[in-house]
Amino acid sequence: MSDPTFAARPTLEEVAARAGVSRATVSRVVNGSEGVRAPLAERVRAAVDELGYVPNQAARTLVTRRNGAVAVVVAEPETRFFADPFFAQQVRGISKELTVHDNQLVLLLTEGAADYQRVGRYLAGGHVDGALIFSLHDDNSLPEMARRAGVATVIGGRPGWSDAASGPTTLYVDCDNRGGARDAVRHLLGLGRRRIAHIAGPLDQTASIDRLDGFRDVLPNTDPALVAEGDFTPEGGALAMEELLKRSPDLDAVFAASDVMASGALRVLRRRGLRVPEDVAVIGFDDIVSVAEWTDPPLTTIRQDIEEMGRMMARLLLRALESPSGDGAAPVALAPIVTPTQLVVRASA
Amino acid sequence: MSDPTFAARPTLEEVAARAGVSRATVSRVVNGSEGVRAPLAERVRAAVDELGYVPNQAARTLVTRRNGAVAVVVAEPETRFFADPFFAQQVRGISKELTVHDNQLVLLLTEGAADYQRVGRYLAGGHVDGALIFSLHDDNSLPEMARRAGVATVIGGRPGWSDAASGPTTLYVDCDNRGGARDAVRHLLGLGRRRIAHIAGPLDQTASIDRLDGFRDVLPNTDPALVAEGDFTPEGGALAMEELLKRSPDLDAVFAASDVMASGALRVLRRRGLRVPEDVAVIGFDDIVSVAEWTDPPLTTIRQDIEEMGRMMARLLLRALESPSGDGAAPVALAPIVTPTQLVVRASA
DNA sequence: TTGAAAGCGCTAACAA
DNA sequence: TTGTTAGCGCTTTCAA
Repeated sequence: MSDPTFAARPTLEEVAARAGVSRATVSRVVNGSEGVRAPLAERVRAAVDELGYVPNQAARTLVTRRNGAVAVVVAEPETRFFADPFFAQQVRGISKELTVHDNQLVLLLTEGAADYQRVGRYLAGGHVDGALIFSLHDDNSLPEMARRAGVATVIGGRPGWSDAASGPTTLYVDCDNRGGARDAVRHLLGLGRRRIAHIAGPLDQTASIDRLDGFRDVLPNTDPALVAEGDFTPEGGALAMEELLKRSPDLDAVFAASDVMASGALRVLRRRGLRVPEDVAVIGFDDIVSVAEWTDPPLTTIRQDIEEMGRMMARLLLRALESPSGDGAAPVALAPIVTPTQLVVRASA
Repeated sequence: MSDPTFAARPTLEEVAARAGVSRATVSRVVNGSEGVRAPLAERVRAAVDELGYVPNQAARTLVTRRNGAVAVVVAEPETRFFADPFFAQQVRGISKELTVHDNQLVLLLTEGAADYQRVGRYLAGGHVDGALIFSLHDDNSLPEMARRAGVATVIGGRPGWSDAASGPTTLYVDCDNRGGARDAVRHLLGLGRRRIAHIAGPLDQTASIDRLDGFRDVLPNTDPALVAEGDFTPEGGALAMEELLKRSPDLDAVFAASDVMASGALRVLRRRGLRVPEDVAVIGFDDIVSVAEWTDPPLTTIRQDIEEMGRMMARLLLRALESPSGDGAAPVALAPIVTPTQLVVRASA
């Protein structure tokens, strides 16, 4: 072994020997527990520094049953996960919050239902203390696996299934999709628009459904020809826009269920020589800054604080981990979170 | 405990009891090792199924010293990491390859040098078997930490420092940035362009330097006014383009060091009423499909197989983990990998 | 306040 | 081929 790299890492035992104390004492100092006299503690700390001691996590986990790690499970083709800035921001928030609480983020990407087995085994293997699941479509098999594995879980976005009467509350974090959609449509109405179209997201996702519901709350009698389904990509937004223009050439406003789709719609409008917002007002959803501020014209949209939602997911999960997890004692604030949205007016509407 | 969730997970011991064999035998069956007679093995497997036994990873790690997990460390503000599709694709490739080999991906995001300590502790804590590091700027502190922690490492992109004479080879995966840049410039020359400008990436990154070097290989006497530095964002590309047009209004081609910057440049050109490619030919680098195919006009670019590079990083690391890691025996193919690039002609040049 | 000792669940010699 | 046994490095009673 010429490589110093492979010098065995020091153990508690060695630190104890060096400091002339017992393993137990070192453990106490390292874990910051009370009741070690200052000078002794000092000696231990010195030994730790000199040896460059770092606790072995596996050994610790074996006895504490805590990993200090949380899985982020994405039940979506990876393509989609990475293509969509929405996830990125959310993961960023999660990462930050976990870091603050000294937890690690284990990323579990699934390319389809075939990978669920693997995820299930992983969760059951006790690698992680909890899971944050993005299960976009109406499929609860992943959360169900987590439950069976005894892993606390928080879902990103309102799940499409309803809790069985018996089961515990499913924790999730979502924004007020429906309310936000209402605000969007009202804004367009306030601008005097009367032929308002909607580019919906894929209608097997609750976010899409809720936004469509919000749209209909305000415009209950909308001509069905004024609603087209996209897929949260720019291409999908463009296609939907073309469809809408074909069906209703007289439309004077569009509410797209995401900024990304709105950007696709804007391209189509420009290509057709339609002016935004003079001829057609356009409003998006999300306020993905890198998209909304860079479209031409910049996009009016409904803002949700995506990164903050990520933080909330992590925080909620961490809190669930702390909680007694018995029946009676179930304590404060272990409930789904729905965050408010906010209209951001730029140039497109 | 009303929640079935918290039923203690079965241990090897319990499986052994149920199958009427010893723990060792169960372990052998579970780990697929030879030399267990078929009927016995069958009985064990049955017990495993009935009990829903899943091995406890912490216990296993404690004795095998293997985690089956690899860290992906990103030494870049998270903003950048997520904003840039380049990373996304690379992580995707990594994730796929790790999955195939039953390894997990632990994502370690750092918001700045302040987080390095945390990463260092994590690596030293034996959580992971190896690390894939994206250390974009000319800073080797993260790889150095990994080395000290005894964690095998592969760098994403050619590192900016050179190996100390003594040290082991630093493993990395990169594409042939310099050669790709030469191809780009030659393509523009072949189109008859003579005033060719370059929008470089941040010049503290080797990828930027190498691409600039490639540009200069072909055009050694370029007017310095024809080179501007960007930052790999669309905004940076736009700014650089404006600067170039101010300094050299007669330029007839631009080679941008990334598709994302090229997209910013295209915006500026369009705004100025310059036609692409008639007035100014534009070529990018990367072939980020979601960008290059969606610009107006679609972008001619230099393709690198980013996802494949991610896979290669993972594969190289896994191979390094297998290898004896002593001195003499250092075996096959444990060397940096440089992948070829390829010109992709679309409409912009 | 400190130390001794018993495991956590598993793998891997070594014996049988 | 199977079982017995000794740890892996740590935390945590329990005694001193």
